[in-house]
Amino acid sequence: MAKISKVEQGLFGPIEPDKNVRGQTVLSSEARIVRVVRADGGDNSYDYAVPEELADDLDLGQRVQVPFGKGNRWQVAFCIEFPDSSQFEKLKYIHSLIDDSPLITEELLELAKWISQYYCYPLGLVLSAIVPAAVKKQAGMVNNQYIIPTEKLLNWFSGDAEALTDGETGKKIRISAKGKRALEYLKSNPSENNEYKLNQLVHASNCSKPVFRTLGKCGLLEFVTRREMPSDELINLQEQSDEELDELTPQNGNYDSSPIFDFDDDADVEPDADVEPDAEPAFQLNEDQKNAVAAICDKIDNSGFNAVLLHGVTGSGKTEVYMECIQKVVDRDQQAIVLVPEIALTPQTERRFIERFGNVSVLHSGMTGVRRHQQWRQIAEGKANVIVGARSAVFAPVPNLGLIVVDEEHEGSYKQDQSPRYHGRDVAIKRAHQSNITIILGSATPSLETLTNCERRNGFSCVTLPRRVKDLPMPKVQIIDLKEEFKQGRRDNILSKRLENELRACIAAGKQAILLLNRRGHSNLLYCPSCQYVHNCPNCDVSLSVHRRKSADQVVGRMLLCHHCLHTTKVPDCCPVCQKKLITIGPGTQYAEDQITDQLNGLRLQRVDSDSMKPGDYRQVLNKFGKGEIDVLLGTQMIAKGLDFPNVSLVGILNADTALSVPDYRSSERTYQLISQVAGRCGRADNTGRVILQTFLPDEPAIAYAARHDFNGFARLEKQNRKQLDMPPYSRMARIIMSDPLLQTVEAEAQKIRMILDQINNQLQNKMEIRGPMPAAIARLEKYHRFELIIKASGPAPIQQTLSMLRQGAIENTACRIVVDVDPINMM
DNA sequence: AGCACGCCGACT
DNA sequence: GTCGGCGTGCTC
Repeated sequence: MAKISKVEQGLFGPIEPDKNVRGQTVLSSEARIVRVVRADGGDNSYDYAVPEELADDLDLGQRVQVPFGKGNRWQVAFCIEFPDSSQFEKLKYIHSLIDDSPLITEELLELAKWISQYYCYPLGLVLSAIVPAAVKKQAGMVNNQYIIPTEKLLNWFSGDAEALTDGETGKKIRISAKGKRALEYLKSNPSENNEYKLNQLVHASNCSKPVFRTLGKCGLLEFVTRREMPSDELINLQEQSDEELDELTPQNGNYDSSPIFDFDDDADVEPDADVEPDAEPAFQLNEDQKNAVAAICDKIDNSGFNAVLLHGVTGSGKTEVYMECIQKVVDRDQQAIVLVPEIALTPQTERRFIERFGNVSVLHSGMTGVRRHQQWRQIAEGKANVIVGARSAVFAPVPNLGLIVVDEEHEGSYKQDQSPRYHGRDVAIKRAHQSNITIILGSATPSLETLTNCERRNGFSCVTLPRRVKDLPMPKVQIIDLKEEFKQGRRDNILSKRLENELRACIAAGKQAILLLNRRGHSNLLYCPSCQYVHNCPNCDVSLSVHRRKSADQVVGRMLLCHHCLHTTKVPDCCPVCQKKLITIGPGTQYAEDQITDQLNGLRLQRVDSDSMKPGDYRQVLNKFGKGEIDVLLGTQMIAKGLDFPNVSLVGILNADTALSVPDYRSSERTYQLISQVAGRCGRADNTGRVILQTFLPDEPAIAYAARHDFNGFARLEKQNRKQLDMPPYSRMARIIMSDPLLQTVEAEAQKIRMILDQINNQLQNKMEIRGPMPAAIARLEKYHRFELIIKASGPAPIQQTLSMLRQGAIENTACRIVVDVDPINMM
């Protein structure tokens, strides 16, 4: 194509700007203007002219294709604004719209702008991240052909014999025998909207496609093609056939929304029975719950932004409270979004919402692209009352949001660990704020951030559920000091004498148990007691974990595995330095599994961790556990959340200290949360619940308070600590992580960034504390050396300012990888 | 990705 | 002077 950079002179004056010529420009003063950001990043926005014929269909949040750069190559961009004027004299035209309706509502666009600002990440990339990939790809959309009988044909149907003449030549249209049969069929099967889906028609009329094509050429039928989402049934059929093909995972097909469990009185009902929402028996709320519902509904009625912390101990029935409140907004034809941590999104949770509300859209990680896309469209059309999902469900494009619920508000997994590094809870709070609605933050162990927000931020309040439902007591927690066990010669036992006895008694009584060991693999590291040698990863600055060899042929053996880069090697026979015998330190779930099944004969134990479970397997294991086919679940924190099995009467925490050794100012808080969570899994139906907590540090506050179920006591102490150390929530923090294969490069670049930060800090009256560059907690990861800088300030504003200045000035042209993490959760 | 612009050295 | 090499930065 000829490139035209200026308006060309024609024979009879200037040639009209042709919008169809790629890269043609127009004066901005004479054009309708749209501001866009590139979908593949960049901090700038660009102004383009909108061709007249696209003006009506173009909306904010729409994706468009634009000519970009000197070469006018195609770029995908999002429309973010319709400015009245542009600082640029000449503008290029937008080429076309990519989606027929915007992928992002105006509300979500505003939210994206905030995320871009707050988390220091280009708007175009934020928008790209908000829209699921399957939606952008239009996964599963098919081209459907329709035929529409023309006026002429309809006239003929109604008896006008003259209708079948060619308009131009006046000759009678000749129709083949097959064509007549097809017309006969159409005549005797009139359709409501005067259109037929071609494949259906071919099937029903027993006439082939070419027959209809010919009739189309005669002007009797009109053909239209539409890009559409197939019906639910078709998608189900498709997924079923996919599963049959997928021989490796024949069992994990429970991706539909059918409940797989039934724990009600009539537990014999077939698990896969009907999903239709039954007439749900009204929940019997207790006084506490009623009060909580009343208080929250009062906020909902007030309209306007309200954040309510629902602080309820484990087993206090928070979900019922959520549901009552959701009911209220659903009754007003509004939608509610419920965020849950990914691992807590069990079929049980799913089922409760589906039974209560019917039109529930559950977004879980195992969903196929097609399903995800379909759900997303249905949500956008307002067809789902309630959306339940993990972190990213906060971006559900509902038309009329009435309430957001963030369950387990304190959960660290709400923070995305890839860019944009947003916090699902905080984005949810922002969204509620923008939409002027109520948000419920539920937890048994609220984050210190939320607690302090309730103390000092406008619009925040707290409602408590201090008791368990049916007035059940909190399970009794017994602390076992592992130092004592060691003295008594049980050094190599993963179970203390006490826990072993309790476990035997529990199983003998026909009850079930949950054992938590928050460490994957066989053991943490391989160590030479003689020369202190530790086996480290060649790519990362961490020790290698010992794992059971994952082999199909069941050969018993071990390997060394890096949990970060997945590097594997053989376990050496002896120390490579001094040739002495090596020992393993820090037992993990695999070790525990071996030892416990050895010790307790015939015990039906299931290990649950990310090594033993594929996504679909977990659901099946929980199903079996619910049916009583498994006695003991032994696992990592996967099993600590959300499980509600009435027959569990014993919880064993094999090593409560694992999280405490992490060099992170939040490790104490995390330890309390984990203990409290898993302890809450037992004694949910009667008062037989018992928790055995094994630790080397029985006096550690997080452990001692957790054993007494004294959250307020722990929170008070931890708040004091944070205040003294000037750490969040009493300050705001951002982390800048820089990495490069070459140590010198990172060090030098990090020093440069430090200097720029110091300059910025100077301009901002030294409101910030800047630390580093220093080697990160994991100083080398996947062959990249890592350095970090930390910015701290009393509030978010200076950090915001600094980061945006840094981004403009330096981040883009830094010679090494650079990642900014605002409000970091994981300090590794 | 590709193109302009600018700085510097070699050569008419 | 002026031609061209390549490094740098911008794309409305």
